[in-house]
Amino acid sequence: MSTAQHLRNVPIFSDLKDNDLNIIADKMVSRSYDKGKMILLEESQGETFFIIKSGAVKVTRQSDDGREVILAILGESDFFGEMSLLDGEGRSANIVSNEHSEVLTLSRSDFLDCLETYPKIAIALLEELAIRLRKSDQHIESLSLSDSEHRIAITLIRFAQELGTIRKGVVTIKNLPFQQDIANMAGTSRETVSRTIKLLEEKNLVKKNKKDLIIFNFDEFRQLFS
Amino acid sequence: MSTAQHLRNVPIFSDLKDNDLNIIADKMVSRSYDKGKMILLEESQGETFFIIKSGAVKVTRQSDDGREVILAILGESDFFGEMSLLDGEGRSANIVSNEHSEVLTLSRSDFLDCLETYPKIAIALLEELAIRLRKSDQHIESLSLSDSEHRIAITLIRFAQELGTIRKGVVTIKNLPFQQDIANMAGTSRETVSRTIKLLEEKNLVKKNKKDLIIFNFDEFRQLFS
DNA sequence: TCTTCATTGTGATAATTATCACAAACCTCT
DNA sequence: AGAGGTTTGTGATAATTATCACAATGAAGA
Repeated sequence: MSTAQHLRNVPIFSDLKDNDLNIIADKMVSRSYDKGKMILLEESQGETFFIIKSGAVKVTRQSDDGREVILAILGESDFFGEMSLLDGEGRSANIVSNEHSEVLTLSRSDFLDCLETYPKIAIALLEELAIRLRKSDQHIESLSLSDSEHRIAITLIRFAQELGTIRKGVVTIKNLPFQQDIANMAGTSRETVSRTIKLLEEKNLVKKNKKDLIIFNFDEFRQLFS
Repeated sequence: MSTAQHLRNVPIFSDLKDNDLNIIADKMVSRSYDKGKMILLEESQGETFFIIKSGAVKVTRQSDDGREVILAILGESDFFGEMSLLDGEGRSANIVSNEHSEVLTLSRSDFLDCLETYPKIAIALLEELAIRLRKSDQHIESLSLSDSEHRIAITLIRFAQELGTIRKGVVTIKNLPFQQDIANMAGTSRETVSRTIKLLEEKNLVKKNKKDLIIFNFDEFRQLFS
């Protein structure tokens, strides 16, 4: 697939004409990262905008003692790196390749030019940031008000929405992330994740199948926990 | 002060020429709310953009059983309401007037017109949302990784940055919010806030003075807790 | 298949923090 | 100044969850 065709799938570019898309595509450079490679380091200067062509990345923040929170897991057609381009501050999060990933990059100045030249992109980007802010707010609410069972369930819902496939109300999450990652998103410990998933199985709400997780009744599940 | 003069202080409008500012100012309507009044209700449709002329508001989310998280406290020249205008979803948070407040409002269509007509506004707004997203990320990190003492200290730092005055490294926060509000921001209980502030006083890091809080050495304090 | 390393499961225990129940202190209004 | 309502302080206790320490299971390569 050509770069321009990839861009067509990215919400913030989808409004553009083919011609404009090609102009932008020409400015982009492709890079690839093996699993586990650090793509962006916290505290470093942010000078690049990234779009995920294939693969997935983890957005994390780390405390001094090495514990990490996972803020999000991004996949195909998602983008990142825009924050420090926009507000000029340094990076606020680390980005790690979660599997082998191909990304497209755009330099700071090309990115900012785009925004000036195509107001539609700026508006679409605003929309995307609003969605992210909304998710963050929900995340903060759940961390503040819910117990670990709810937080973990909500994290599973997030995965279901991003990685899952629905079939008659039954969601299957293929390749559920490690318990440690789930714990780092839910703000709890790995052991608690293990125990809680067992609990959810005993309540007949979910079923584990090797690396997959099945949520029997997604609507009910959401109702219960969010 | 005229409406246009108020707008001049709002970051997202500060790039505009007087002329354009006046055009926008003409479209704005002023409203005022007494302390404790609900300005926006969660779940309602979002059709208005708000700028705070004077006063302060609380941005909150509530759980079914009535407990609330405070996501932010906004003051003069801050704005809100943009999220559902941008992504078309319903409100995700409640806004309550925290003291008597005067606001300027802009309708959905006027707001969106502004973005189309003045790309600079869109870009400035992107910058602001990026800053908010960054703060949210920090908030999530602190809720996930820190104990209650750290979370409370970090909340005090937020207040210091938004409501405090610095004088030779000594920050004074006038009119510290109620402990209950601090607890709702820090994701802890009111009693824990009480005990923790006492602890910080015993460590000679802060001093309470009626409704004010003094942080003796702001740099050190930040170093210790963030 | 066997070995090895990574991931998950589980009990026991400790630590943290919420909750409850008041008392004390502080405002605000008459 | 006193009354009544709010906000804060504090002890005792309960609940939740982290942590530690292994065992069990699973995955991937030799």
